Amino acid sequence: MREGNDVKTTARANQRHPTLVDIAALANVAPMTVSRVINGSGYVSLKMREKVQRIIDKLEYHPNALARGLKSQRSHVIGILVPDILNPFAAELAGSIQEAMLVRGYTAFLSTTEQSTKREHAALSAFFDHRVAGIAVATVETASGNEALERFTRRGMPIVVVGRNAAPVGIDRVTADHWQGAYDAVEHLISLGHKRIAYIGGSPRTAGRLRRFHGFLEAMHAHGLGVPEELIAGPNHESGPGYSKQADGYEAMKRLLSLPHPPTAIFARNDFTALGAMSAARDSGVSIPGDIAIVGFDNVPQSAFTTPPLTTVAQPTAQQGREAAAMLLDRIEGGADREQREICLECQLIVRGSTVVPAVMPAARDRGQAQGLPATSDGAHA
Amino acid sequence: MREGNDVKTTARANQRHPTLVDIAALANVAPMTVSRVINGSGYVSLKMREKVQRIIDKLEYHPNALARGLKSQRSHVIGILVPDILNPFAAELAGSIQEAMLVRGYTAFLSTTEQSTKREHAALSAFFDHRVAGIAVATVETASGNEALERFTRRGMPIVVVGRNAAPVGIDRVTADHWQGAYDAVEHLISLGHKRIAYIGGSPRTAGRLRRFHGFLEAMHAHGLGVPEELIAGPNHESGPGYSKQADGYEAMKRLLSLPHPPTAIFARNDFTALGAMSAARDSGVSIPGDIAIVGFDNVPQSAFTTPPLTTVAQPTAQQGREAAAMLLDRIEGGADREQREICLECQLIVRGSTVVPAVMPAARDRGQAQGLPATSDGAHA
DNA sequence: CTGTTAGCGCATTCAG
DNA sequence: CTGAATGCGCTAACAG
Repeated sequence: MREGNDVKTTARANQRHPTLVDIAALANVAPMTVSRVINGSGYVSLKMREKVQRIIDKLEYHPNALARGLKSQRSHVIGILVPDILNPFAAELAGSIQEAMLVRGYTAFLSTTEQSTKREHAALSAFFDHRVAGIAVATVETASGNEALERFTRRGMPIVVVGRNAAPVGIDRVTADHWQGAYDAVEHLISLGHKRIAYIGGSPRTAGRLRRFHGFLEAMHAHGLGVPEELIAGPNHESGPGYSKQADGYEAMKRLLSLPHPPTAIFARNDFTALGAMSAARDSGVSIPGDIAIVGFDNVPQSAFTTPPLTTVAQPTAQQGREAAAMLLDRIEGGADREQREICLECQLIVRGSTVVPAVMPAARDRGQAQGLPATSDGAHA
Repeated sequence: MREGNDVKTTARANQRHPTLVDIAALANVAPMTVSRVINGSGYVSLKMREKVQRIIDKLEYHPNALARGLKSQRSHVIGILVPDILNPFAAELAGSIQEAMLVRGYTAFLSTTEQSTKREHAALSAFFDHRVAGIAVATVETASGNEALERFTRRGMPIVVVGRNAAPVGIDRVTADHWQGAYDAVEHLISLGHKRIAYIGGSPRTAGRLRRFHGFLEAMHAHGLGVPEELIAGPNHESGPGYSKQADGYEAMKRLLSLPHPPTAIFARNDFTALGAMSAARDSGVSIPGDIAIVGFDNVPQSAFTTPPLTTVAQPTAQQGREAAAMLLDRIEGGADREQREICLECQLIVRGSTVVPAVMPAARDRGQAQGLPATSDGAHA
């Protein structure tokens, strides 16, 4: 009888994936013992443990996570949903969440929406269907997205949203104070004597959705400065839910510079928009910061390497990721129905050469880590 | 008896995830019928189908992918492994693979190695343990990585590697001809009269691993030009397996410019390195392309927006993704043990202002789609 | 310390 | 066209 088993299971194992039962048969133990060895749970004698482990190694046995998850009703995978993988904020955020979860024994699977609500729905459903332990969502708010998030939350799925103005009911949220960051940036420009400051990255109609735009507006008002509509420049309808790119910044800047009474400073919605604006300025023979000052937002790696380096607002991206991971873990491992939690971190203005001419040697000094270069890689595949 | 069932299952459904059995009980049909409705397989009368579907919708039933996969021994998820989410090549590649798989009914989960072999191993194992239908790998070659790939391949896991010089035995591969791209770029520089051309992005010791470096070298030799060691500039030991960033390009360029007999042209290992080199040149008061010409590699979005715009080599990233997806699908849906397949696509030189001064109006003209701007987004989160 | 029993949620197979 | 039985691979809960 033992013979029969051995022969049969050995044959099977050679064909495809060996199972826990195969291991057990080869080791002449019960499947449960093998399970204990794998999970390091319960008591197994050292001798037996080694014997089993040897067979596991030899067969290159990989536990079937599907079966495990089905039986145990939990998984050690979390899902991360980001809008766009090319987005440095999303990239760094995902990296830090992944990092934080990894040390707690969780794997992270990433999915992107590519600015499509249909894909967003598909991605969230895929996570849910696979019964991930939790989901971190860094996409821009949409009605259908929120609906799905609330539905999953009702089903007990731990979820945290990052970078949003508001979270659906019952969902944890972590964000940074873009309003304050924008306010600081604009005050910086005003302190330099600028009065006519333009916003690039949205139309008067669309810009209002961003807190950083409100920070811009309110800083202007607080100093008695107005913002005529002609100084709000950018694409009228957004490409997908919430983006602005270099080309948008380029176009917007060109338009602003052709104004009878152009602005003396620019507050750009993000660094890419700002970079596009810088290109446009140089192509038009307008000097930075001499003729026009520019401030960006996000502190992307290349912002430190433009000429001149770009003044920008840095948000604590990695920290947001860590906080999000902590909230998620907290819900996963216990507090499924604790109160909703929210956290808002501070942004920091990073002054570089696009607003002020440094006293001496702009170059080297502005590129140090201390000056706020993001910690993540900006390398390219090679 | 029917009563009892209804009550019991309804209660369960309200608590957590409703199951197929719950639906069946509510619809007074066999579980199998519900399964048929969900999968659209087999014959179910229209009336019954509608009745069941109504209950599915009402309970917001989501089939458990774990159970499905366990039973059916296959999954509709593929894994994509990339080195670094901030890497534009990886980002665009992942997007196009995802896109191609989506229309064929597969979901893609992404994982990153963050330049750690340990993480690479963990990510691959996670994919394997979850019995994904296939894996696309775009990481740089490592011994331990290859070992894992071969092991999984032996187990029947469909795998395709992208962007590598060579694939482990039995594994499909898609890549672009970096050698030719580099060769073309260098010939372009030589045709402009340059003879003293430097390579930035690696040391004499490390550069040899890249095909683009060999393309550089051989183009030089083919034209009777030598490459002294002092003209190969870059970090000596790489940060992680295979990267080079703006800071590296900056440092390397500074060093080259301080040479007694500096080069008149630069071939940079990738665009980020090239951008760093451009910054260094400008900080040193060296004009581009007047004093020194620069060529990059990869055609990242911002390369079109530098001043001057960067001449670079574009690889057909999206197409590589589509080819990779096609190979993967082919193996998944049938040819598990067909012959190993390899495909190599062509690169294309994109000439911009960092090597030649355009005849008229550099700006607008160099930014059109026709000039090779990548199709993917370069937007930033906002 | 080890083994036995039972079943997670679903789809394949075979009967009606 | 519909249903019943069976088991995917694993582990919780109990025995020994």
